Amino acid sequence: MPELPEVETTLRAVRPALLGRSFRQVEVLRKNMIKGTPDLAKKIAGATVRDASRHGKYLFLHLDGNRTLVVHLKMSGRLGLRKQNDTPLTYERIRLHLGNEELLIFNDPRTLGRMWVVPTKDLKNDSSIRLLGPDALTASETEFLARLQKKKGILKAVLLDQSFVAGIGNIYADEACFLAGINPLRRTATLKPTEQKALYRAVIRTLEKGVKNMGTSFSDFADLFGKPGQNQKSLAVYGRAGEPCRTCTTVLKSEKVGQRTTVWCPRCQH
DNA sequence: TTCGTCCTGGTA
DNA sequence: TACCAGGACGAA
Repeated sequence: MPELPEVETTLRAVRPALLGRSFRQVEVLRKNMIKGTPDLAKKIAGATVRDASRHGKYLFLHLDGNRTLVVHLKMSGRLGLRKQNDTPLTYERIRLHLGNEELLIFNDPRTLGRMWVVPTKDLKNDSSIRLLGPDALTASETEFLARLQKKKGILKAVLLDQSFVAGIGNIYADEACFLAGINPLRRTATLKPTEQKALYRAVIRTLEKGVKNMGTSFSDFADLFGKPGQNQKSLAVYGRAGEPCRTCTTVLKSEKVGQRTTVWCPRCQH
């Protein structure tokens, strides 16, 4: 589920809640959610959270001892801050005890999410991190355009390519294309300079709106305290195939691009 | 570049 | 019962 705005929403709650807190005990209920070394629990037991940050859809908890805990929520993961006596969430996979009867929970029905620890100095060389383009929310227009001009292929696929810019997923890609008035099936090479700039502005505005609305929630996503986001109420095209365009009432079209469903308005988007 | 795969659950 | 789902990776 989570794309950049959902991860940013999580980060903004995680940072104040976890700064200075230590992992007293770590319970890994699903081993397949730990990438690399299986002894994550041993590696971070007792570690204190010194800072938290984000790049694209990756969340980082920087720990003392030059360790960084990397978290990727993938399709259905979310973090929760819970009390020992709270009713457990339905799909708790990793439980990090913080002391004071509090827990950081990695909840994930589909168990596609991943958590792993790397030496902080090696973070940029991590096999997942090193290929990422600049963060989509903070990329400058110059940088965005330069990278776009180097990319060939179908626009939708390029937007989803994390090595282009990091953080855009299926929802926000479709929403950004609608806002820019560009058909997501276009080849990037055919975009005029004015369209390229419109696309950049649309990406930024779409992501900013997602962050402002605390993310898009269908079934799984919620913030650290279980509160769902609000952005799903204002989606223009995602999930609305066959429904009328909110701007011109034309029926929205849908097609698979890559393996992802893509929705657009054939009249508003050229 | 395209595909299957990793998983489970919700819905038609 | 079949199909779909916010993501990413490795193989062909």
